[in-house]
Amino acid sequence: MSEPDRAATKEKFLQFLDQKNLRITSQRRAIVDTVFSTDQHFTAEQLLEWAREKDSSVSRATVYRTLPLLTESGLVHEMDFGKDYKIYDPNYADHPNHNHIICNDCDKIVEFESERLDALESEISGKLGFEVESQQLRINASCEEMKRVGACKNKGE
Amino acid sequence: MSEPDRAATKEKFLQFLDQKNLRITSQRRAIVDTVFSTDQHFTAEQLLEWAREKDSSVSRATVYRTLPLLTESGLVHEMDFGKDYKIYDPNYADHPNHNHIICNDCDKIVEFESERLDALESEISGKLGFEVESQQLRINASCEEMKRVGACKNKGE
DNA sequence: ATCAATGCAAATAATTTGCAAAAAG
DNA sequence: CTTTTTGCAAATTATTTGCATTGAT
Repeated sequence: MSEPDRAATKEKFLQFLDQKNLRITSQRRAIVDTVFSTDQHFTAEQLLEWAREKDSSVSRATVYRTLPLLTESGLVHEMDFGKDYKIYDPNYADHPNHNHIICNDCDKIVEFESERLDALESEISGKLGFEVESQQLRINASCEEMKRVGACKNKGE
Repeated sequence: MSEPDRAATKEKFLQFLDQKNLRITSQRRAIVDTVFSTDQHFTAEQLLEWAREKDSSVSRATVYRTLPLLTESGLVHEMDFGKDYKIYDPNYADHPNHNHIICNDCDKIVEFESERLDALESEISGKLGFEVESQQLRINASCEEMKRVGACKNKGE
């Protein structure tokens, strides 16, 4: 997602707040600016840290109260990768069906999209009597580097 | 998974314990008997409750200590459906690549397998430089019944 | 006997919430 | 002014862990 795209997505979220008659406080602005200034995945804790760089008055509670608004708007997705915290992904506005490959060794996450995959999912679901609303595909994999060298550089966060 | 299949899977797990020189205690037996007596998904808390019906001395701690053994053996999978607890699925022994469709309204979970899907995932991953180790596809959907009647019978657990 | 496994209760850690004070509209 | 939002600190809740004891081999 390019920079102007992110700005447009942020705008959509501000409109979403407006439609719900929710106020745009300085803390919310800092959080939203943070979220839509990157296409990196983040945790609640990371978002708190980054938002505080813009506005040190942002509290953990406000971050946790804003995250459900972000996910409800559909512009940010919540993901559970089996860790004890959730990961948030701000890249769904332009790529609503993207999937993730996670390297088992270095935890690097690669995103990809596939129309063939989407079509196949719809076809299978339809045969079972369902209509796809959303989907999440996670592939755990080993990467070439791991196969060659035995481990990824990034290992050990 | 049929009853004899489940019995065979249980046997595999007991062998897994043996290979690791882990002891087969009465509590572990109750837990394992429970897990492989059904193909229902379950939570840690449900497993505790069911296992206690067989052996009331089973403690929550032992359930939580046994679950990692079950997942490590590959015979049970841990799944995160975005709830605040994990769900365990004992149906992977015979169907290691199965996927889930979750009805948005009644939370009913349908499992399915597809070789075409597996092949497509491998193909895409390979092009990106990864080798698939495992995959989890979750499809959130609305079911026919919901579309027709407006809601599923099961709604509200 | 030996060492793994247990139950208990306390600890952990992410997330949620009650409440009085502050700020948006 | 009125109502929402905030920060704080306490509460919640699934899961984990230390430890003395029990039980499998």
